[in-house]
Amino acid sequence: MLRISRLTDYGTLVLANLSQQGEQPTSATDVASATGIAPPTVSKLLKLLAKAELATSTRGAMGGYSLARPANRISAAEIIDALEGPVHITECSADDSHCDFESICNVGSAWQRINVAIRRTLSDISLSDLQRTRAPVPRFEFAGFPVRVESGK
Amino acid sequence: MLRISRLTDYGTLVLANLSQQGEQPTSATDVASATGIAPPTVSKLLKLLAKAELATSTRGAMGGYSLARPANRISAAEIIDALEGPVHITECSADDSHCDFESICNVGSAWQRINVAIRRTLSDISLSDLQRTRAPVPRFEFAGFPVRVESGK
DNA sequence: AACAAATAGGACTAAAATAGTCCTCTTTAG
DNA sequence: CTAAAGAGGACTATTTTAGTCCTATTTGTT
Repeated sequence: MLRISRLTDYGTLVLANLSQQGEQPTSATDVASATGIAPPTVSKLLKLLAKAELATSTRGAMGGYSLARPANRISAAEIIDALEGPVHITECSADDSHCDFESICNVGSAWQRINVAIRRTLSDISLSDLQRTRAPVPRFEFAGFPVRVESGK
Repeated sequence: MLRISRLTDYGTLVLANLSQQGEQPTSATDVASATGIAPPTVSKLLKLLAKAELATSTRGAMGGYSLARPANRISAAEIIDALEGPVHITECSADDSHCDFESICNVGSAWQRINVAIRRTLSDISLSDLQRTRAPVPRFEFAGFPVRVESGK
């Protein structure tokens, strides 16, 4: 369904919450009560986010989590990667995959290109953008054919 | 994982095959042997595609399926809708959903906007584009902020 | 040193979505 | 009349996703 999983949605909420807390570490429990997400789930999310280096953790009493970087330097793509693994829009865009009909299948690679394009866009959207309640609708644009590929960026 | 399901991938293959056959109806069995996809699966796909009016069916002996429209007038978004239902990037972008933390949740709507944007782009990509083996990478562009917000729609 | 508040890591269960198959009914060309 | 097709839906199995819990480790506080 081309959907973001619920955990990713929650994870974004969690990160947004950390972002509001500023520098000092916030415990998983506190994030849970602030967001209304079940504590064990928040804990799981924060572990994943910490492993992906989007959040830093401080162990021990008075410990907790905080953002590893300012919110405008955390991208939507990174959040998805952290919580769902790398984006594979179809099976056969996975590295090691292969099927017996590659000679026939002239379609597979198209979804892969779309995958790449979506992913690239998601890299340009930051956590701050996601937090901005009244941010405008982003404009994804399908440029068609005479496309310049990644000029400066 | 933001992925297209395998059935959608197969479905695209199936449509591409119909497109190659031209006007005359092709049976599900024939499509199955041409693509290498299991016959019952092809049959299921074609039923769904017919119901969504992307393919037309002819019943009875010598019947089969053919494209309802030229390949350049069938969009990637329509294919996904036909095979996976409407795109909901998160739970709460579904119409009837609601959660108890809407007051806190300032993030949900952002994923929804991204959803809308991706969807709009997918509407501009046609089956012909998907078939074009050497088509360039489409360019999804995040326009950032001074974006016009859904003027007409 | 002891204790309590935290995270780390992983095992485990439950629920839901996805994939795939099969059966019966209807339509239609020959 | 028969055989080749699609229509429709029931059903099963598999995989993913969500969510919980347990044990070990770290560290500030008294």
